[in-house]
Amino acid sequence: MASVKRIKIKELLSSKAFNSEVLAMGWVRTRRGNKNVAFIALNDGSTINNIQIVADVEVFSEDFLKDVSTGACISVEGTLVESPGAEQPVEIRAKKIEVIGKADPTTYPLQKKGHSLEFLREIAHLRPRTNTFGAVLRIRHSMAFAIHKYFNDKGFFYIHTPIVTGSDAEGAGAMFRVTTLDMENPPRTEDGKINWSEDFFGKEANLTVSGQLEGELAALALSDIYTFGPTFRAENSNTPRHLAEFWMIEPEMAFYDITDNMDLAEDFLKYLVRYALENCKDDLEFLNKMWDKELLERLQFVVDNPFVRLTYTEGVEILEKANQKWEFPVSWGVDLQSEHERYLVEKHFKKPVILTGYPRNIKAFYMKQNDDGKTVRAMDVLFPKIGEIIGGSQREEDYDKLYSRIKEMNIHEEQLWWYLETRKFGTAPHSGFGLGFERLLLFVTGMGNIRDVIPFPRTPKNCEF
RNA sequence: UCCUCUUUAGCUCAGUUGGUUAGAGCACAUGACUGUUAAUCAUGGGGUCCUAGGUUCAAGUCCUAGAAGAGGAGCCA
Repeated sequence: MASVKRIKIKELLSSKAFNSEVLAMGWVRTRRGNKNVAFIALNDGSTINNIQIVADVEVFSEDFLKDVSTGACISVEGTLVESPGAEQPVEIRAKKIEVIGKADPTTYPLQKKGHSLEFLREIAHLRPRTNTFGAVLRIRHSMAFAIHKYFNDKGFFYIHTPIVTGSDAEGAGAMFRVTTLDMENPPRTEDGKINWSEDFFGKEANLTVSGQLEGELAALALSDIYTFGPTFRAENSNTPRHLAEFWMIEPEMAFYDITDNMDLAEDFLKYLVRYALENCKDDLEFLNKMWDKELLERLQFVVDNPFVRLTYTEGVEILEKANQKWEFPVSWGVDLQSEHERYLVEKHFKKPVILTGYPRNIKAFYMKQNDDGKTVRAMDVLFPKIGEIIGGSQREEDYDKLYSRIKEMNIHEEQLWWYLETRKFGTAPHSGFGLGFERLLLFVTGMGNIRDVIPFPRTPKNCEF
């Protein structure tokens, strides 16, 4: 197509190769100008910044330039020059412009002026072309990359745990069923129930709600592992912090106790935030300016300050003494409500908090029981604005204690025989936690709604795109 | 799922006590302008007032039901 090789706009903007011939391709953000000259702001997603294309009307007729409208895809060949304008270092003096894909201005939904996030959600197929979603998606990539880099550098192994699961044992919430049966006319057993033994897997199957149990199996062989994959919850949750399909990171480490686990969680989160500050500067500055004026300050604060660590019991004491009216009263043994968590994080300590030592009755069966017989070695990392960002624990490695807990809680032990066997054969103390990837992104981007930090959100009554 | 709020032009919103032809900004179209910075200026077109009932001489406005969206809560990551 062209004699020159296409260069991405991010590279062009920092180039010093003035007067060289370049080729750029991208989507038009705005066009403005007068009878003599037109200015085109071009973006290809490589950076939030646009490159300015200068087109003389002598060379490009006004009629031709009509097709170079907001949203159109064009390629531009021209000379890279220093820009006389103050807003950009370089610009391209166009010699040849080709309209690759028109965008009819009367029907193209995106305008150069800002749109509400609610409206953009309705056009999720086009919203990556906006500054905000370009920034969010680049940051999302950077965080995913940093997660793999962090664990790889520490000698952790990435384990792919199954997405389709035959057990609902973890009890982490309602599940999506996976089936190939004809739902109009399913096979029945003699007593009229659906005969799942005729289904694809010969038993009931669901989408995973957590890779943790399988992650533990791997940790009890490879020492340090992590998972990073999609997770599905069929809860009817309608909040800015929940998705039906989200991504979760679950490290699991042999020979880690709860303190090692907290140390890792804190170091991990700080590493990720620092990585964002160092590698996503342009995008973060845009989000700071546009949506959340305290974003950069808050990110820096998290990197610079140690997290507060306290026990559930200490937390409850603080809440009981607080001069505060609670919608849900606090006393030892109740699960903390978000008003309580927010008080501790946002009012009392004003920094991230790690809570440990929860009552055993409000936590999952696999958590390690303390000697007091009342509490378990759970930990929740609570962040300002978004609440629980990490939930984890030291795991119960003692077969008898684990087994009796499973019995107490009426969990189907026959679905967990493989999990129990790891405690029977060469058991070891181990710990792990789960980090909600989109919750992390809420914090790092400062966005207010989790549906705006994933490209195509799945929520109750919404599976478009 | 519960509570509260919202739904009027392509987008963001105003619309008085129920009263005649429902407005603004932006976008879009047309024109003007010798380097613009979400350019500017002038002119213009553009409406299922979310849906279905109801009250009334008269409903964008009041009532009932429903739908969709948002915020808070619960569940959790």
